[in-house]
Amino acid sequence: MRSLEDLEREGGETVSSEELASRGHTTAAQVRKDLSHFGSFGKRGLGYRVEELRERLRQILGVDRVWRVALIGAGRIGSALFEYPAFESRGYEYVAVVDSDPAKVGNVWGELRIRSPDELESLIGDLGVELVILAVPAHAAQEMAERAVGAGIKGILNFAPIRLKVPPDVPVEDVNLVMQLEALSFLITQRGSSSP
Amino acid sequence: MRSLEDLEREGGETVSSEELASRGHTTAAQVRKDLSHFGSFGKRGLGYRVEELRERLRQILGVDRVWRVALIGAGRIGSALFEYPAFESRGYEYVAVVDSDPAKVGNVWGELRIRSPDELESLIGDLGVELVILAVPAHAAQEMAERAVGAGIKGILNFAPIRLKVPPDVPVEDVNLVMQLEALSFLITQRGSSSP
DNA sequence: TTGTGTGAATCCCTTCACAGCG
DNA sequence: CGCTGTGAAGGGATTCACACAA
Repeated sequence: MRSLEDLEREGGETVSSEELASRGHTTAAQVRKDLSHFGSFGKRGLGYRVEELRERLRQILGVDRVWRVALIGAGRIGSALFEYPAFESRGYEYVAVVDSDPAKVGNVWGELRIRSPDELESLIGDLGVELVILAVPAHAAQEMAERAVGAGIKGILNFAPIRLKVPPDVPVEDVNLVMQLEALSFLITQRGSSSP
Repeated sequence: MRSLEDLEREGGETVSSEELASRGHTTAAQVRKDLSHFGSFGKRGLGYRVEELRERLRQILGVDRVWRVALIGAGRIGSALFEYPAFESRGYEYVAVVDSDPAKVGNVWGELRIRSPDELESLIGDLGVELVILAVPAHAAQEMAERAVGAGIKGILNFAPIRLKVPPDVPVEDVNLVMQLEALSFLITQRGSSSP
């Protein structure tokens, strides 16, 4: 099978659903079904043109543009995220960092100065923030979320271990590390004792 | 509705599936169905005894004991995780930290000294490590995972943005931040253009 | 009467299988 | 012939609805 790098080079080449499936730990039927939801741009007998597929996927995933994101919370998790290289390379650009700690406000991260939460709404409005990454303690998360939504953001990546209450038209992705660890514990525990 | 704190105090009290549902963003039927998989310990006309329910859940989730975890990767994400207070309070105990950077090996984090990856297998064996948190770059993740599995760990919480290949009896929970951001972008993008 | 436990109905996602296009 | 696109089948999870226990 060709490597990812090979595919990158072969702009005019094609990939089969079979080949895509083996990359993504899924099945060929699954790949075809998924892609068919967004139109039919494969060639029968050939597969999918790599170049076209890539472009379509970029559109479908919404990564064919730069998303402007505000990081709320400049603690440990916030700083790890800010340095996380994969975000920038995938088209997510931090345009603001906010923290409630007065000792942090004014510090410079990269090209940004950490701002006070007081400024949240104006930052979102002025900078055209679309996505918010919430990396604050649980007790502060709901308020920040509501204010961000009120200011017009379109989605939230939530690291706080609570279920945010936001209008249904604002998607929230929860990154609940404790729940994921507990899911692991559950799977491991269940494995041994399969009879109730 | 009662607050979580109220419930904590009311050891002899009961909760209905209705009440649990509204807390967990789910439905009453769902709660009952889920719980029924593990036996029937609710009282008809009353609900679930809070004390008993808590105990059962602890058993079911496997959090009625301390899990010994090794942190592989002491970079930004690793350090954020190491300090993440929720893990310790939920019964996860770091017993080893490993990093391949010679400048970090020997540094002391909390009560632990950062170890070289060379020692991975012996650490896992000697310390009875059950869970591994993988917070290393993508290119190192597969090797570390295989070695950890070979040394007998039971589950992996994976922060590397790749699909790990491990035996099917070793559960892996992926924390793929890029994918979660892309899921958000996808949802937002789809919202506007619902007709293909 | 209240609220569980659970079959039955429903929904959604995955897999199968194959007609038909290139 | 090879491989897509898609109807049909299958399966797991969610929802409904109600008998019945406390």
